[in-house]
This record gives sequence, C-alpha cells and structure tokens, in this order.
Amino acid sequence: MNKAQLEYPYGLNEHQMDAVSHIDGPILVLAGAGTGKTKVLTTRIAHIISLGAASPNQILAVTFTNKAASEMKSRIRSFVGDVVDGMWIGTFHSIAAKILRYHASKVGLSNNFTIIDTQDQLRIAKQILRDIGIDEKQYPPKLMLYIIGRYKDKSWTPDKVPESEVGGFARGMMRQLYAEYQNRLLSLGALDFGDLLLYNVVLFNENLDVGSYYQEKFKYILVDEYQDTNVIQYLWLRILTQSNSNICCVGDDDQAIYGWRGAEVANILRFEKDFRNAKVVRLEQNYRSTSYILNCAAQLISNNRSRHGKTLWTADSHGEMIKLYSFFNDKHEARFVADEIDVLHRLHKQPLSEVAILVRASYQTRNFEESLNAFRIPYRIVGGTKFYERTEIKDIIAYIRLLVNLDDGLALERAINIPKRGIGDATMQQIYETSKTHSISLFAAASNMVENQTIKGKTAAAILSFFEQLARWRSLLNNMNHTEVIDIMLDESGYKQMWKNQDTEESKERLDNIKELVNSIKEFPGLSTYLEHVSLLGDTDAIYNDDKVNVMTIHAAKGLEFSNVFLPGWEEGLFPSARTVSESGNTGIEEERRLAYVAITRAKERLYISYANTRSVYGSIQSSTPSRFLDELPSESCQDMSELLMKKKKDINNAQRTKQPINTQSGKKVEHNVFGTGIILNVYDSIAQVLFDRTGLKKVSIDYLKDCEE
DNA sequence: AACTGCTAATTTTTT
DNA sequence: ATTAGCAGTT
Repeated sequence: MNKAQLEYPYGLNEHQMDAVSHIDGPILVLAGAGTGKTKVLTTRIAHIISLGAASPNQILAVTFTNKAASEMKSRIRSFVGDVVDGMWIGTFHSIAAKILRYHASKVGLSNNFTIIDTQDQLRIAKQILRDIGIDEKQYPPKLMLYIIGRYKDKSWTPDKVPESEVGGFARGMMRQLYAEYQNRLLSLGALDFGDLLLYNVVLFNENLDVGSYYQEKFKYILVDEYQDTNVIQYLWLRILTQSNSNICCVGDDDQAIYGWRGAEVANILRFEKDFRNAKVVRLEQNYRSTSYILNCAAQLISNNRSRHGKTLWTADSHGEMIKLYSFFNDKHEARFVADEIDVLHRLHKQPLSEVAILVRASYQTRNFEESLNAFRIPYRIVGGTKFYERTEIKDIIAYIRLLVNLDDGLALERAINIPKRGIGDATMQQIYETSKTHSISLFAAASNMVENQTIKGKTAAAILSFFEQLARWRSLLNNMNHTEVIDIMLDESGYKQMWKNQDTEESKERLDNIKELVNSIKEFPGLSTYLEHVSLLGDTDAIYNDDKVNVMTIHAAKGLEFSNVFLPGWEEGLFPSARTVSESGNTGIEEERRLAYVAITRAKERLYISYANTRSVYGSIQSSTPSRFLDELPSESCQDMSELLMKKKKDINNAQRTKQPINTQSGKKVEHNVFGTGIILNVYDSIAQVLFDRTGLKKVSIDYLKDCEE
C-alpha cells in the first residue's frame, strides 16, 4: 500500500483527491490506464451527495456502454445506498432516449417511437435505393448508412449537410437519400441510434424552455471516456452546461479508439479552450500493471504525435517480462495459447476468469474456440453473436413489438411470414406499395386490401387469420400477466413448433434461448419497458463471475483488466489493420497504436504477444510480416520466446521418433505408468484426454501412454 | 410461394 | 469458409 494513499479520505491519492474535491467549475481528468478513473468518478458523486451540494436527480453521469453505466451504479450504491436510483446514470443514448420520450411531440415524434437496429436500417436503406433506382452494387446500402451515421454524429439534419460533404455517393444524391431515409423512419415511428441525440439537440435548440429546464436541473454532470465523444455528444454537453458548468470529464487521449465511428479526439485535446477556467488534473500512478508491462505500453504510445502526453508510473515491481512468440501459422498460434492457458491454470493456479485472449478482428476468435475446445478449457466469447441478434430472439421481439403497436411496420414485415404462412414477397410488395401511396401503416394497408379483395384466396385467409390471432393476444394482455401471454402466443402462432420440428442441436439451442428470453421478460413490469431496455442494449452485459477464459476484441476489452493477457495476430495488415491504414493513413496508424496501447494495458501480471507467419483468410492462405508495433516495444522488457519454443518442439519430436506410435483412436483402452488404465476420449496435438479408471479425466502426452491389451 | 443450387462478396472495431 | 442473394424450378 502506497503511503500517500493513506493521507486522503476514501483511500485516494493526492491527484485523485484533487479531482474529487474540486466540484465547482469545469474539470478535465486525464486518467491514464489503470489509474483509478472509475474510483474518481464514483467517489466524486458520493462526495457531492455527502456535501449536500445536489440532490440525486440533479446529477447526470454519462458513459458509452451499458456495462460501464451499471458498474458505476453499483459502485456508487456501495457509497450512498439506494439513493443512486434517483440519479441520471446511463449511456448517452439511453439518457437521450429518456429525455426524448418526455418531449417527443415537440419534435414531431410520438412518444412510443421504436428504436431500430442495424438490420432494420439496412432493409430501409435497400428499399430506398431500389425505389429511387440506384444500383446497390455500385452504391452499397451499408455505405449510405455509414455516411448518414457520420452526418448525424456531426448533428447535421438533411438540410444542414454542407454542399462540400455531399460527396460522390450516388452522384451527389446523398442529401436527398438522407432526407428520404429520415422520412421513412418518421412514417414508421422509428428512430435509429444517431437520431436519439440528433433529435435531442433539435429539441433543445427549438424549445428553449426545455433546454433551460435541463440546464437548471442538472447541477453536476460527469462524463466517462470523454476522448470517445463525437461532435453531437459534445454539443449536447455544451447545451446542458450553459447555465452552470460543473462538468467533470474523465478520459485518456491515448485510449481514443473510436475515430471510425465519428469520435473526435479533438474534444479532449481542446477541453481547456472549450470550457473557460477549466482545471486539469492528471492521474499518472498506475495501480494495475507491473512495470515491465507499463514500460512496454509507454514506449509504444510515445510513437504517437497528437497527444496530451503523460508519464505513467507504478510502485509495483518488474514482474515477468513480456513474452513474444512467432508461429508458423494461425492454428499453431491458437494451439499454443490454449496449451499455455492450461499451464497457467493448473501449474500457476490462475483462475480462468483472469485470462483473456484479445484479438483485433472478431474472425480471429474462431481458431481459439477450436483450440480451447480441444483442450477442454471453458471459455466465453464476449460480444460475439449477441443474444439479441439471434434470429429466434429477433423474431420474438418482432412479435412483441406487434403486441405493443400493430402499426410497427418493420415488426410486421418480419413476423408476418415466420413461421411460413404463405404470405410471400409478391404480396408484401403490394402491401408495401399501398401503404406508401396512402401513407398508412403496413398493417392498415394489409387489412384494407384483404377487406376490399385486392388480395384474395389463400393469401387473404392467411393474413386474416394472423391478424385475428394478433388481436386476440392483444386482448389477453388486459387481464393476464404479460409473460403468460407471450407463452400463449409462442404456442398458438406455431413459432415454437417450427423449431421443434427441426429437431437439431441448433434448434434445441434456439428453444433454450427462447426460454431464457421469456424468463428475462418476467423482470420487467410491462412489454414496452422491456422493449426500451432491449433496444438500447448494445451487448449482453451479463455479469460474468463464472470461471471461464475471456475471448474478445480489443475494443470490447476497454475498461477491463486481467492477470494474464494474450495478444495474438500482431501482423501487418491485421494489426495495424490494412483497411484503417489505407483509409486514414497516419491518423489511422495512430488510432491502431492506441488500440495496441489499450490492449497491453489490460494486463496486470503476464502478457503474451504473438504473430503467425501465415494465416488463412477467406479460406485461402496468406503470408504476412510481423506488426510494426512489435519493433516499437522496448527490448529490455521483452523476451523473445520463439527460439526456446523451437528447441522444446525439437525435443518432443525426437522423443516421439524413438517411441513406438500407439493407436490413439477415441475409445481405445490405454495404460499410463502413474494413472493406470483408462480410455482415450480425444487427441489433439499429441495430448490425449483420457478417462482413467481410478483417477478420472486427465490430460496426458501420448508419449506416456501405451496400448492396453484386453 | 417455396425450394434448390449456384455465384459473389465478405471480415475491423459498436451505442 | 461462410453466407447472402439470385435465377431457375417445382
């Protein structure tokens, strides 16, 4: 324990105390990795409450992820108890949504607007391009959405997009496409993520009374990860701080990794100019990592030019050197990592939850899933295929959206023919046309067309019976618990049956997911509350306290820490990513370097960095050179393990050559000198999983096994 | 309307 | 290596 820490309340050091106690006026806390920034934020809020400087509902704390928000909440709760429930703590988007629901009508919205996800956005974008007659191949809808997203990040409504920014997409029609996109969303009663803040700013600007209400209301504002804010978030904060500027922004310019989605590092770099009389506090003492790890990170990031600059230090010891490895290919790399984790777990008694594999691109996780499986090491992919992005979950949510609002066109489009009811593309196209020409919802259009026989026969009957079912389920909601209604709906609609009929491993898993979904709905008072929660959830945000290895992208690892960290795939083209380099040049390289900095600083004790000489990408094999970032690591903190590894391999090979190869088929009976007889379950890279008669499941090298005759 | 089999595009990172 | 989208078939 550091002596300086004991001299201040709350167990803070001098600089942390500075950041906590200076509550009046703007303050920027430049908090390096592992310097206790969450502690500062939470203690600061507790401090404000204990001084009586503000009541809980006058405090606004914004974060980027739900995870960070709930972490903050629970830590504040430990200081002040349930008072925390009255505070405005949440992501930029959830707070913006909350405000927007209160004042929706003032910006021409209905307060039961739905928040749509990327898939819905994509469908709308495709429709627009098709209707206007623009070739999807030449102008991809994804790119169109990306451009619109960046417009929104800059707070440009369609009429505000500058001429210079219309660009080459669809021969300069971007502004028109954007306007059309906004119109369609409005007619669907839907908002995308970007709209939440966009309409907030419009709301404040066009209704000064609303703006000033919130300016007065929020006495203290705290912002986490300020380096990742974009222009509109910055504007939003500026508006809210107009009457008093008690704003505390915490961030680290060296950890700015979201430039690609519109974040402006400039926000944090010019804080002192934006907020007059701003105090700046630097937190430079790191409480997380050994000095080898810290030196590594510091040396690497010093290659970046645009930064505030700070010097992290630690009172911790050297620890172990950073281990560098080179492998023949990506499979070898994955196998080594799994093997080493096995050693860390069994020999060094490291809990698996203290081990993380952090990758640059999510497709890299595949190899690790395979190798960890082969070693029977439990793992979790954090933020992989997210729960709420699974087909079955999205289907059911579409059904629920219809229960809440029949006019939800996107939901109807999805649910109407799942399970198959015989309502196909051609019919949907007709319904869609009618709804557009009469400006009515898809539901209304379909109902009318069935009634006046524009649609006839089997199709009409199918639509009618589905709509009648919907009406019935909706009426059940009046006198029945909403989870029971969902259960009934899943049965009567034939949705569950559809998966049961498949009867595969996959369909069973889907049915389990459905169960889990229905369970989670129980915790909400009503369906609309539930939908709000779901639509704002970026990742699963589950609380992970079971003992599993964590596999995730570096982006997903921000804010987390682990005793043992593996950083595979440090190759040119992958990390730094070729795409970033070609799109953003040197700025891109610097962002990639910050990403590397974030990755390294996740490690507390042991850090492994590796690259593979060849890697299979798109099914074909590509060779690559080591990442330039490897050259930027200080050699005195690193140890090149490749040679050692080569030697070890050679020894094993030699040993194997002298021995008689044994039959290693699964199910084969074998004998071991120490463990006795057992049965082989599987073999991976000369390591066999054997179920021994006396001692149970063990992993042993096949070199120590011999055939056992019965 | 639903199914089948072929081709082309895809992989950065996310609220 | 997978998958979405498409044309042609039932």
